[in-house]
Amino acid sequence: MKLLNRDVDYAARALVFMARANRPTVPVVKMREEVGVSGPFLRKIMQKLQKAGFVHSVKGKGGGFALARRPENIRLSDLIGALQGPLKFNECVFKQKLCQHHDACVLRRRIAGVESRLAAEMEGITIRDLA
Amino acid sequence: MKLLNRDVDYAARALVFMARANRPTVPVVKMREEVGVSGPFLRKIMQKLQKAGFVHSVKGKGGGFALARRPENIRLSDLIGALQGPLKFNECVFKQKLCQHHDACVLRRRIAGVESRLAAEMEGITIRDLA
DNA sequence: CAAAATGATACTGCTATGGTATCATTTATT
DNA sequence: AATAAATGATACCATAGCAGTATCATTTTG
Repeated sequence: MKLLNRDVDYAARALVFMARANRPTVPVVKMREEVGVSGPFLRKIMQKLQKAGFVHSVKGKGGGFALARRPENIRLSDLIGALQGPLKFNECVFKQKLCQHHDACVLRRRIAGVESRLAAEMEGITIRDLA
Repeated sequence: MKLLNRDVDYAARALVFMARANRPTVPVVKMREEVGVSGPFLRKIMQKLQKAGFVHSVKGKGGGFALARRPENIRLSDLIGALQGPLKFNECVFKQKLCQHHDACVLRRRIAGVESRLAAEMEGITIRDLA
């Protein structure tokens, strides 16, 4: 069980890089080496970030990407939501007949609690914290 | 990101069933309906549980499976470890050059903290809690 | 010997992940 | 106007893990 997939991982690196770079825009070629990923793959991730509103893009020579929000307003939970999908709550373990003998779905409630606390932790980490 | 996979899910159901059943052994055919899974698949899971020491098995007619530990000594984290693999800590996001400009790998530490707290939550849930 | 049970293992289908490749479009520079 | 530098949009692919089925061997009871 990985908490972060590659997209989120690389996106975090790139956003930190952009947060540090004091430039209006940063092109992918300037980031890909330090981020440690191929240009085309990073571009695909950046395009997702653009569509999700984390960055805006400038096409053409001299263009690139720039943060569309301040680093402290980009939370890890946001990146996960945009690039990795929502936390999927496990289906009830006790959907079956077992439930008839039991007041509530204990495991479901326990796991739901765990997941909400996990989500809260992810919300507490921002790009600013990492930069 | 699912916290529990199917194996863990079904295993939890089966172990709860066994904890409630006051019998020396429980055969798969007696469990599969309430667990909500096919016999062969549940058998495969039970075999894993047997190898991992959660249950012991009795072959032959009248046989089946029995808990090898008390329910309060079977933790969700144990099941995850046996059926789903260990929590894989994400590789350092800042393995690359970025680290040269930074004292420590902040994201790595943050995620490691999150994961250890997650593991602790899983350790706090036992079959007894669910039964 | 037959029936009931697990042990072991091989196989399959699907989906998500982690990419690569290609072509189109926009913009700055000369 | 031509060229180079950049993103936009898509299509494609390879691998691994997940979920599940199928089969045969072995053990035990009656």
